[in-house]
Amino acid sequence: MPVHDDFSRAEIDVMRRVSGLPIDELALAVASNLNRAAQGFRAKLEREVLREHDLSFASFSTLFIVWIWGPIETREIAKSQAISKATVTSLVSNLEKRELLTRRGSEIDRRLVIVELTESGKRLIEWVFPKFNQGEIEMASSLTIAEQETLAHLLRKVNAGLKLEPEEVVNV
Amino acid sequence: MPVHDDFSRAEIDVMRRVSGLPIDELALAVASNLNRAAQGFRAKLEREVLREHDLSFASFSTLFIVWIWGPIETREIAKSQAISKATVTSLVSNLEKRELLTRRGSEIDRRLVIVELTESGKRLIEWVFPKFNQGEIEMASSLTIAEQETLAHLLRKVNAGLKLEPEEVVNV
DNA sequence: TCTCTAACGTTCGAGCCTGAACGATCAAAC
DNA sequence: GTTTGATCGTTCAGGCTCGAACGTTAGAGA
Repeated sequence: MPVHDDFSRAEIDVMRRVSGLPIDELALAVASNLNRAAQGFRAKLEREVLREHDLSFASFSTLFIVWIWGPIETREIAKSQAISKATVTSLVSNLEKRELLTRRGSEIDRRLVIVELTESGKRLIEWVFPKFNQGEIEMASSLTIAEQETLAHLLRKVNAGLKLEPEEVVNV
Repeated sequence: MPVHDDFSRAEIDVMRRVSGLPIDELALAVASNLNRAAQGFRAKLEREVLREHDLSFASFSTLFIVWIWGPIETREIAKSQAISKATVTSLVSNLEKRELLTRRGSEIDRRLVIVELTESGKRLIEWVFPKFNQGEIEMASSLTIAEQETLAHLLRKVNAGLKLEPEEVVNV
């Protein structure tokens, strides 16, 4: 059913090179196209939408998360983005300097830091996000609606699998 | 045909928050799951395969490209990875320090720099790549073979669409 | 009370990543 | 020949990214 005649020149070269080795070429194709798509999407959005607002993909994403989940703890930002707490500290510090969000200690648990949008941060994300979404629409527009639903579904399955934690990954 | 009851908690929260805005939620779902998958895959591979060889995802990819395309120009590495020439300079410099590859000026066009693996670089990539591929297999193992083929196919379509637009890099 | 342990966010060093500016080089036009 | 314009790789400043080490805080147990 799927069409298989759309390999890029690059993929073909790679397959020729590794053809002597015991390599799973389908898994290789999934992984490399996944990375290429994510990288391409990220670059496109940074260039066409975010740059004019002095936002990187990471700082936009941080703003977005804080917008969605209102006052939120640093550790939750890190978890939701699958990035380290150290990175969140850096991102939040920069956004705080620009007065797009605020940081305050929790009164209940004084180890925690609560992050919240400022009015100007809220205005910015509500202005930029629809334009960001327009970029998402363009990226997805290479596919039909049914294909977009299939792609989202398959990626969710991959993500659910990746979530599995340190429990000894037995591989026999 | 596709199943739609697998939204994550995070996705549901996001949709509730943006439900008042004119947002294409399907495109949003595709984009966010794409980024999550790529980020998760990258983190998994760095942690489980690359770290023990002191390789980052980017430096592994560089080594891989040079392995596939033999002696190759800096600009070709940049293009194939969709990263800037400045980044390639940095990556190649670090790998050169570790004597995994060499750099030499082209004799035909003296603006160009030719990059090539050393013997030890060749040994390393040929040792690491099969283990890397094993990680790719694990990532893909959440899906059936047919699903993997569909996913690769859909991602190729997305990538073909993103390819548009060579460059309008205006340098004064 | 007084430890012990675990979790939090921060700092640090180092690598990745970019656009802009730069010198070197090439090719084409004159 | 000489000029002009494009392209190459490098450098720089600044942001993103991580793991490790650190001080602080909370909670459980003696």
